[in-house]
Amino acid sequence: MEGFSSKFSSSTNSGSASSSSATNIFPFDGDYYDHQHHHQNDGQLINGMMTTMMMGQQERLNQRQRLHLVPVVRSQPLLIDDKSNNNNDYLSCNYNHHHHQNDDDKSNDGAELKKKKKGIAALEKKIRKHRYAFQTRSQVDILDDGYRWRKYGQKAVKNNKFPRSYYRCTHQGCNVKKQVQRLTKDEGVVVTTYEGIHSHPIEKSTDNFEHILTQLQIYTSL
DNA sequence: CGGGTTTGACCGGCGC
DNA sequence: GCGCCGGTCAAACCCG
Ligand SMILES: [Zn+2]
Repeated sequence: MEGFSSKFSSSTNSGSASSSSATNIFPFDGDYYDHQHHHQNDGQLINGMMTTMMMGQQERLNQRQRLHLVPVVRSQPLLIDDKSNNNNDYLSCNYNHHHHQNDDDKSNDGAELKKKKKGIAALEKKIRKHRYAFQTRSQVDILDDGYRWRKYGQKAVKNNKFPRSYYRCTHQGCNVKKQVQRLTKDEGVVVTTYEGIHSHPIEKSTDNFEHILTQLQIYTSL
């Protein structure tokens, strides 16, 4: 996966024409995240997630340049670092296996099951993965990143005008989550935060450039 | 019926 | 403890 970071940074030059932060081109433009300073597992994590959106990125850049379209995306993807960095070693652990409850599990009252679930949740919390956020200027909240998501919650967050939505990847056994919320400060911007690594390939192609464009606010000038 | 969303309840962590 | 807050569950609901 070493091709990833280089490929990614290679798109830097095409973008940063101006220093104005508001006119960064497309997500993932410019510096992203220094892989060197992080655990290798983190790199994989990123790749696992980012390939979803990075597929055909260069292609799209070229295409955009041809079209002279400039999607306005304020996007310095943020690494939301967890305080417990020393747990990185566990990131590669595979917790995606199904928790098949054995048939011999006769203590089958809901309480037991719930307890079990709690334990697992606690465990997974302990080894919480890094999260990565992207800011995208867009009218629609749900940006198609090629994976299928099921919404499992929505919450009003303090000091925020807009609610935050919680999604989980619907693929069986895949535990990736994401949160989506619109900024109070600039309600044209949607922040998407990913957590975890997909245990499966992407479900559908993301190289539909037209479709991506429809989700973004764009300038047709220049 | 099989998948998704909605939405209030619930829960654990944290600061006081 | 207690109350707040963010995150999750799950029953109800919706829809092709
Ligand atoms: Zn997934």
